[in-house]
Amino acid sequence: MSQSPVIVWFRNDHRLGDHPALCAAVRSGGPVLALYVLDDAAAGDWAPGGASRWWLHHSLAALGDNLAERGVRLVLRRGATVSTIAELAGDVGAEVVFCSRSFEPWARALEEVVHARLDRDGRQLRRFAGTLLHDPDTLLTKAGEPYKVYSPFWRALAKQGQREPQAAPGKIAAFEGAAGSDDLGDWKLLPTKPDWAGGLRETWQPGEAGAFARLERFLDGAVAGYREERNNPGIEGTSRLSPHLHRGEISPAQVWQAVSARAARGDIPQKDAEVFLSEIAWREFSYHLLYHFPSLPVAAFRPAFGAFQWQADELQVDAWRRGRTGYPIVDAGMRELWHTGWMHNRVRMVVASFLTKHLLVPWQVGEAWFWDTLVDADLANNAASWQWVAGSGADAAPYFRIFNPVLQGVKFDPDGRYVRRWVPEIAGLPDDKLHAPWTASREVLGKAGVELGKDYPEPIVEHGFARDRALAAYEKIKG
DNA sequence: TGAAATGTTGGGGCG
DNA sequence: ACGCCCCAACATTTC
Repeated sequence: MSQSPVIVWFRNDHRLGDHPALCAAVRSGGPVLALYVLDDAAAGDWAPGGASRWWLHHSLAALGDNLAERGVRLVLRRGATVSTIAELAGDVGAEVVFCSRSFEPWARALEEVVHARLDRDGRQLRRFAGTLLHDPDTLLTKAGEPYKVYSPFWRALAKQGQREPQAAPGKIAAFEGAAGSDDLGDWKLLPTKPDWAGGLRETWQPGEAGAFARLERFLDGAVAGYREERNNPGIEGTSRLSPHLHRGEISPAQVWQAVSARAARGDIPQKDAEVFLSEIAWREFSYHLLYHFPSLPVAAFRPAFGAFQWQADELQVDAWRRGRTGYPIVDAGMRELWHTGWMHNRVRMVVASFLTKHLLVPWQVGEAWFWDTLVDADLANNAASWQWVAGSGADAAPYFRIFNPVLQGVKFDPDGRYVRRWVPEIAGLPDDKLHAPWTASREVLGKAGVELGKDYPEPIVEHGFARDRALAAYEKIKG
């Protein structure tokens, strides 16, 4: 007697380990039909951008392979999620659909509609945790309010105790019936002409295996000393797990468990582990904010910023995007982003501060560029972080905290390794001029083979002027 | 998960 | 020996 099949609807949980929805589906006893739906319309403005689509392609390919090893085929469908799921469930006679909860506003809305439709058809949608350590509606202040400040949120989270990750199901009974699937290649998620993904291929291995390779590498290497080294963009001082976490190729519970276990054994310094885990908690905080304040990606969290006098000189924005601002640390970051689909977090703060404060460009412009170019583009992290830097967010950096791009370069890239890698045209400058080429004498510039304004731009805006202008603009909305 | 201006302190050069 | 000044070095405050 065969049970009716169950559908596992994959959505940014591209893994088999620690997947409560998948485990529950397997436990239900019904043969499993794995489904992914590409539904750009449902995501609206937040359909994946270019770099993210490249990642998505390879992530789905890897998930498909992982499932195939268990005898399960991943069915790919493109179109409206609701009708796709409802019709597939009808075609194969599935009574239950399992999924992990998602927390983007559009994804939550979609979940509700799918639930309503299945319910109407006499079927069920069962939703599970897995994307976050804690569902955003479970951690609240004593007053029952959402947290608006990070440190109490972090204290509450750390105190909470984290969920033990679940093992991947040992054996999965696969649905053997007919269910047509698109061909991944036909989705055209990969760039063709021009193929700009060379740097991405060199840098990343999307998929669950790649995610764990990254985690292991981090645990054996950079996590010891993380507290200091994470600020140096010229070395591999961070985990680089962000794109894997975004697509759910590894869960935050798995990361948390692995890091805290090593710290408990004394294999890695307690403080380094704690600082790293607090970064995982920043991700949780971002989702918490997005969940409780769904307009976070489009509107300033602090209402006063509604009146801020932004401007947007298209030429300057273009120089920022292309890494031609004349400030080496800024340009290095923007070029790393373009080439690899990722940017070191220290430098993200510097380039974001430069765009919003030196150029007075609305943070949403930067948010949109990051959305298109980051392989880890994540609505919650991206929105919360841009607002944090711009000063308009919850528990944000004070607006008057304006990074000096020269000092940031000197402080965090002291040997110039990062700038020389990404801005090779000024690599010949000595260390003490590298972060401020315009201060070099004619002789020094000549010896380095640099003609300012030709080989490398003059600064598009003078720091002192820009700082004063930004402070004056802020003064107008204060209070 | 700042920078810059301003204030304070203390060592050393010097008359 | 002493006061005076300079100026790092550090601390505080302001933006």
